[in-house]
Amino acid sequence: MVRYLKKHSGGNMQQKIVPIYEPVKIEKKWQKTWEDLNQHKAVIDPDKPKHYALTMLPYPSGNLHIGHWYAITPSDAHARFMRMNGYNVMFPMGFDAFGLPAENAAIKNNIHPKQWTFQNISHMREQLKTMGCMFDWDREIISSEPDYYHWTQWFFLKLYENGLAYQKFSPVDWCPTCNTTLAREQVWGDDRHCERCETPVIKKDLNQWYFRITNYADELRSFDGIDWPERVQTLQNNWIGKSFGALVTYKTEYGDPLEVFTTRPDTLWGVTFMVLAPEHPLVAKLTRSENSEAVQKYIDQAKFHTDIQRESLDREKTGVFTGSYAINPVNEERIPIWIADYVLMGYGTGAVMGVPAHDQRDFEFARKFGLKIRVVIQPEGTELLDADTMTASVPAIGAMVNSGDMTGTPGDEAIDKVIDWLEERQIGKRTTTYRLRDWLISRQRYWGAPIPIIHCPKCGIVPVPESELPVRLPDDVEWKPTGESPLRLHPTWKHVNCPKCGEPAERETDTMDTFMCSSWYHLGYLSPYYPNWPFKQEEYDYWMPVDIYTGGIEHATMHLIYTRFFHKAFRDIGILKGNEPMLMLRNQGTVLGEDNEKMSKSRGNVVDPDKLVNSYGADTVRAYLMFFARWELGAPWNSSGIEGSSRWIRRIWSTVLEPAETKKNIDPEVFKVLKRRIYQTVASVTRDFQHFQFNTIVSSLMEMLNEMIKAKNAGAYGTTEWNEAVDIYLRLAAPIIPHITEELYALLGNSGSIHLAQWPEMDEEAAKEELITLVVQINGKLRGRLVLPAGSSEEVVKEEAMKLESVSAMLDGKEPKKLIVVPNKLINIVV
RNA sequence: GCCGAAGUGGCGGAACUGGCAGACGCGCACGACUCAAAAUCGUGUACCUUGUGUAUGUGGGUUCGAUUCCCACCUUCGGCACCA
Repeated sequence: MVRYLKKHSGGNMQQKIVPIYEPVKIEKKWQKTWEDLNQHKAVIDPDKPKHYALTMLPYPSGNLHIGHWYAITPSDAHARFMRMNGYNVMFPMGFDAFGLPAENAAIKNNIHPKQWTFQNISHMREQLKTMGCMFDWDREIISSEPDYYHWTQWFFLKLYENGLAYQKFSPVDWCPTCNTTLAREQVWGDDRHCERCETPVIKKDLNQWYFRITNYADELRSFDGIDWPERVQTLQNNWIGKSFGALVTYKTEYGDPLEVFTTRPDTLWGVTFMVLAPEHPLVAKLTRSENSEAVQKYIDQAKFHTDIQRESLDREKTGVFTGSYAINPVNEERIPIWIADYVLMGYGTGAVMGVPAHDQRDFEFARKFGLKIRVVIQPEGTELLDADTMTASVPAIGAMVNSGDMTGTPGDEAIDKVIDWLEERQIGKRTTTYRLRDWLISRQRYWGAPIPIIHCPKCGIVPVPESELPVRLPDDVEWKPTGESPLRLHPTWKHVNCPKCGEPAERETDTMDTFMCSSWYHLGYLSPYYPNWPFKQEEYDYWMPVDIYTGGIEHATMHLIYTRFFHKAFRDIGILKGNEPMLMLRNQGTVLGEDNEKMSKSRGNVVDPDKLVNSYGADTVRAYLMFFARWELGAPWNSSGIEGSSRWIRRIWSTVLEPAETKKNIDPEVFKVLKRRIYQTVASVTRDFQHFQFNTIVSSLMEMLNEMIKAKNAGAYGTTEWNEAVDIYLRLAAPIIPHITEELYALLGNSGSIHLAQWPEMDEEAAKEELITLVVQINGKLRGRLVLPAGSSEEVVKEEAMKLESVSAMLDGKEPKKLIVVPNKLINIVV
């Protein structure tokens, strides 16, 4: 029911009644209508170009916050824009529903994680609906549904079959609060804390499952054919960390050959010692009996060190001599082998050649333990280096000295030449090393997809047969204060018979990292819970790849790298096509609290979207979020700023609906300007949508409304020209503010939804300005303006400019040196 | 230390390919309406020493002309870091 409150009388017109703008009512009505009409259902249509718009799915934490709105509603506006431009658009939504907070809630509030999760989902689904987005709810997926994690487990088995999943016993990062291991990507900051709870991690020796993401290190560095922000590319490339260099083999006196990786083979003649990581497998063999006590003590200490985390950043170098020696293959020199914890087992070969003159870490180590220093590089323009007096290493590239046959090789070719030299003699080879480690996916938690593996005392690791998937989580579990996984403690769940030999065996009790679930959810939307395969092939062939993916940049080195790895691996396994899952990526920034700080309950600076929607309506919240900052940067919230968007929307309402007197003899210029401005707006709004510049879309629409009000005041209301402008205006605004535009579209007598209408076509002719204001500069400074017909020739511009009083006064009889004319823009007179 | 992003009025921001710096909005001031207030509408709003004036973090450079291109530096934010 519409309440008619405002009465209007314009001049001699009859009294008219105008409905009042009640956003909440209108929005509810249209959301229901769209749902009833199935307007957002995405169905394969071979006659239309497809557009798969994807936004990162939320974790069902319990409540939607303003950040969700900021991420999702502009993505929706863009999807709507694409639909009006003739694309068959799919814009799905779902829930990343496994994960630790559900378990923490279980422990704290004695509620089952499943119940907690599904309660939150039903609440958040309703909150999401208030956004008025074009979600196709028929495609919703929830990653904790057995029919979903069935396929998460199936993907695991495929990786295992293809040698891309393996189990390894080694020291791993353990979060003592979350009681689970973490992937390297989830350990952040100087103090190496848990990404989720910020507790510093400790090291534990555990048998864990890994995915061979390192097989794809090189390919992941390439972003060919996809349009992803430079920023994300840089973050991923830093994370992967490619280094070029050489692998050099040293002989040892009492053991096996020792391989080292170096990016500076040109310094090989400056090697005066060798350092191994404490965990290096050759340590035991190389340690001489008279040194073994000291070495053992050092190793124990090193372990203790990592456990209490590495304290300070300027750690003093520590180390111990093994008693044995290696032979430098380039000059047959005998060099001592040391052990030190500044060498990491996880990178390169876990052994490093010490070049104190040209590496700062080696320099500090050599000075501390009185090891030899030898200069072998002399960079151009620096003083002659002297090993005895130098106070720091000189890592710069430079000509080689004291290097046998290679002495004199210039710096710019030294590395390459030395590697050739090593390869000829078969003592080393060209190599690339990556910082990226394999992805640790085991979690010692209950609320995740169980790893579908059975450990048999006879057969070893046996994968669960595909026909037995999904391996379901048991519901009857309890949490012990020890923090141990309830799966491990469950009395019966883990006991099964080996699928191979039939003898009693045990299930793997670890579950998978939730990033495994989100690595393929874009495929889950194609055909939710389809029982025969992870997706229906025809859906895949039509919709994939994702055309536009939007979400936060915080996932740059986690989800966004995992999902690319996942796609490439399954391309090679033969399940997916193409090299990349998502063609275009755009990241939104962060909405901060009004105090310019990160929003948090403890700070009390949290903005509640539900409250805003209730008082302003979803359209205003959407418009303000798109207007108030550059989307990719974000900004602090400003609660008085939203008033501006609210005013704009209410003014659209009154400008369109409140009648005004139509003048008989309107200046035809009014219509010309109105038409020109509306088509200029078509141009700028279209362009800005293509570039994800939502803030300028809204500001051009605000400007256009101001123009329309001018035309209305000049008497244009109700004319054909006016109605045309209103029609175009509503269609331009529809993706941003879908409810009010739909309501006005209907009130103006249109049938059908504005969102299924065509995007306004551009009329270049109408948009052209007839008169142009040219800027007249003298020596680059503004000195006057000229109004001339568009396209005036250079001669005319020059002539007219010279006639200007301000110009002649400035010239004072002098002849201009030069005249620069930029057509339709300016003339610069150089004196 | 390395890599990246950003620095423009009181505030958020705009300026498309090197061409009128400050669009649009907030805030503020004044006015209209009102008994009054709110809402709404209208006008104004970079700065100063008021002029051939200054101004886009600072200092240089290229150019007829620079927020935009180049060099050096400063600040803030983010990532990486004993990675050989």
